[in-house]
Amino acid sequence: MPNSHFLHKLFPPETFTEEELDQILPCFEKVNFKKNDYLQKAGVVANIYWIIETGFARAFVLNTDGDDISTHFYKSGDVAIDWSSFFLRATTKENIQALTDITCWQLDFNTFQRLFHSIEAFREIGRKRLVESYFELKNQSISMIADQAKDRYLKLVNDKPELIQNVSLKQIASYLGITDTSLSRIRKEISL
Amino acid sequence: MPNSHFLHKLFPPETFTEEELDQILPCFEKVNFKKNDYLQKAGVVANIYWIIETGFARAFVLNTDGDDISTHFYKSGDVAIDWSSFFLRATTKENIQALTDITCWQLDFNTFQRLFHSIEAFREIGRKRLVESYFELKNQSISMIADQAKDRYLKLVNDKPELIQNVSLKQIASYLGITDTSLSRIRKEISL
DNA sequence: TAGCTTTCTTGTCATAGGACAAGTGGATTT
DNA sequence: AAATCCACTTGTCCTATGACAAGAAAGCTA
Repeated sequence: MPNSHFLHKLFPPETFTEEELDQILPCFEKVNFKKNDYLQKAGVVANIYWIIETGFARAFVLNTDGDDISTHFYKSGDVAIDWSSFFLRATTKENIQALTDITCWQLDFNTFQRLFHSIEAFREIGRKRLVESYFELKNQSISMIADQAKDRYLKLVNDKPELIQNVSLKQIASYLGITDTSLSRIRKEISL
Repeated sequence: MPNSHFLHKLFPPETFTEEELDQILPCFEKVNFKKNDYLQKAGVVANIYWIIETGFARAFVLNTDGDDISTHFYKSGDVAIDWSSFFLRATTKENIQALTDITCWQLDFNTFQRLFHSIEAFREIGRKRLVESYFELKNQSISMIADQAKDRYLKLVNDKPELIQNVSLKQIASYLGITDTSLSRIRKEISL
């Protein structure tokens, strides 16, 4: 039953009434993915809102040369979703793939909408998650302009040390906007 | 009176009932800024939601070396705001400055919240605007990784030709993540 | 344990873009 | 008109990072 400890952390009793939780929690469905499974493939309209409970995932797009560029890494507590596709009902260019075995809780778009429009606290928390993603993306974006690759890497290691264990060098490199070769050299330089 | 043609375009009668428009439109206040005026300075919590009717504005941050980096250009119809500061109630790092004389319509945070939580169509359109900003930022961010400076510039010229008339070379260059010198050379190369 | 395959490292050389400094030309002030 | 200023251009040289190719290491599979 979705009366789990994990979801209670995401929807805390300080913010939601018991009644609201009775409406919200049963809507979530627990799902498992195996390492390398795709949660979402490019070309579809994102219709599911996934909250990761355990494991890691990665979002990536393919550029015109077919190179794979990591756009996001997800860990426990994160919402793994292409916000624009989900909310604008447009086809996504992003793939989301499990980096490890994953358990998560899902909600489809219509259910999300129903809760969003009927429960004020739900929409506050939903909007907050979206805006936090926006904030993170903007910081990353400014960092691409203002910082050297080495500094971006150090920042990433500092902010999300768990990632380094679960993500290949090449996938991290494309997220930082550099080649795997360069990242390898940066790592070497740092370790000296 | 805010019964203006402009606001009606933003809140069309297909989407809003007459009654809803009577609630929404009078909340907007028309404001003018002179060229170079600041709509917002870094360090405050963004408390106003501005929709530009005429004119252009620019958002920028200062990096640790004190260099000015353009983060966004706003034109008619755009919402000039730091979403994260406005919704997370945190101090902003962004400055928003008028590039030309500007007229716009403003709403404060509390009024926005009241409308957001009481009118379903208002929150749909509000969320849509936020998500569209997210989408644009993500595309810009991927472009920083996947494209050369020259291509980013050509894309910008193509997408927002009006900007080129109103924004200095240096301000465009920092938005593209390059120096004014490089952008000057890119322009020369293109014109050949 | 031997063979594959994938991931990471390293070498060499090439290039986009940066740093800095010196113009140029148009606009504004006196 | 002279003086000043600002935005832009151009020259020279430099550096971070890319491209490509050849190892080395680390997992898997048999």
